[in-house]
Amino acid sequence: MTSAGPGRPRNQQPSRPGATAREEILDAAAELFTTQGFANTSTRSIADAVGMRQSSLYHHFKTKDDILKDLLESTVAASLSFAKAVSGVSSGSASAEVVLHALALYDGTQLCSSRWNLGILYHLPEARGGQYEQFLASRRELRAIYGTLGVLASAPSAGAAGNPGDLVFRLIESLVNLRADGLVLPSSPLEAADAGLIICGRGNELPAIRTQSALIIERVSGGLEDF
Amino acid sequence: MTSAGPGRPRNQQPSRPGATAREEILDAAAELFTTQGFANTSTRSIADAVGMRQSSLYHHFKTKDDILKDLLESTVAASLSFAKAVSGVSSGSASAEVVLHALALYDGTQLCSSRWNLGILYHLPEARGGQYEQFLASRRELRAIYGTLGVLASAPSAGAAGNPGDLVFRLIESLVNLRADGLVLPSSPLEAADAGLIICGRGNELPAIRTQSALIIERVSGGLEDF
DNA sequence: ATTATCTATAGATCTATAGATAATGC
DNA sequence: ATTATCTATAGATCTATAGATAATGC
Repeated sequence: MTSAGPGRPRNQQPSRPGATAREEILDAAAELFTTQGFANTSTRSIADAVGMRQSSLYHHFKTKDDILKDLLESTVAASLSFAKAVSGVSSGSASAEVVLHALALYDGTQLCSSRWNLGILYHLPEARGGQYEQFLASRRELRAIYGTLGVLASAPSAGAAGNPGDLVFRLIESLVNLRADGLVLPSSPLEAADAGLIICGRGNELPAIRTQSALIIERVSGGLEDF
Repeated sequence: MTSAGPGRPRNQQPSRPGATAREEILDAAAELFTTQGFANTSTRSIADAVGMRQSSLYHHFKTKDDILKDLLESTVAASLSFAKAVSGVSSGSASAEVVLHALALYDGTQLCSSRWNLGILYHLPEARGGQYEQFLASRRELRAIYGTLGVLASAPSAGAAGNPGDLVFRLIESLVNLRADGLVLPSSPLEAADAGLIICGRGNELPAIRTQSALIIERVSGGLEDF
């Protein structure tokens, strides 16, 4: 049962997704933060978007920073869970290049298809403050998994890159910028993942890698829904 | 002669680069915008950093937005000038893959070695407003040049990428994020440019491309100083 | 006369807290 | 009693303008 609960009912139709008031606030804040910026978004405008009074927000969140913290942590959490799950697979049945492709494709798809382009908040100077340490730690952990997979996945012939896994990580994160510029296509995540594997010197194996990668995503993301 | 000019002298040692007060303001604003965010930086804090009163800023800039506008336009202007200059070269002596490498390396080096990491402001939601149209147009123009070169530079064997030039553009812009994370190395721009050429299917020609690319940069960036 | 600074301030915010009120569950 | 909302407000900003003041160049 996720109904409104006790307290005076709000005097406006929601028209905003979220089973609880807390989720409606998060959704409204995500929209406003990504379209107008964090510091530029007042708590009043968030409350207006939800249909409640400015001060009522403080029943659900201690400060405005806490809203951003929640949003940041929720976005990186999904990709990190996936990365940890496939890291396990990596040592087993699938080869590292397939696992790297699966991670890149899953992560990129998340970034492109989430309701709001929250990834754009990753590089806010504000988000570098100490209060976001948990988010930053998760992101570092995700980046490190890309790094490890990149080393394992690189063909001996691969010429250039100092750290191919990090280049793949950045290529996937660049989808956030592509989306901010309004240029994302349905094919963009796959193109980015493929390009990552080409950087690792696996261009000629791509058709086979794509097939196995899709299988891994199906298997692992199905299991993740238990979380 | 770029001395202080008329008016009451300021009561503080500058210790801030810039021949004129206007340049000192731009430098201080660049530091504060990139480390604390645009909306989070008050005109008072900029003035404090320069050593003048808050209201005195308005003698040099009409509004706070105008300061950001100036900074954004100045950063993209250099890379765009280079891109236009090498586009001309492209149809002439050098092949497209060499020109693309040169542009990527020049642009990436700019992003990594500028005094402040201004590229981080490219994706501020605030910077999407109509008042920054000139900056946005320059950036679109730069992106289009990458796109054209990417098509010309792609080896027929190149398997994957829908628009390799755009992937190179994004890989170079990701240096901004790398720098924000404190992870830039001296080799980072070259690694990113090399990876871009690998995506274009030119991995096996890289040693030769690197050599010619360096020559182009030397030639063209020398000529640009006439601007 | 021009330029660059200053002091002072209007007017509009914005965040977070205090305390009242209403609806529900026990 | 608990939960969720409301009204009201303290206190701290922040941007931009008005107008005075000082230094220089003509």
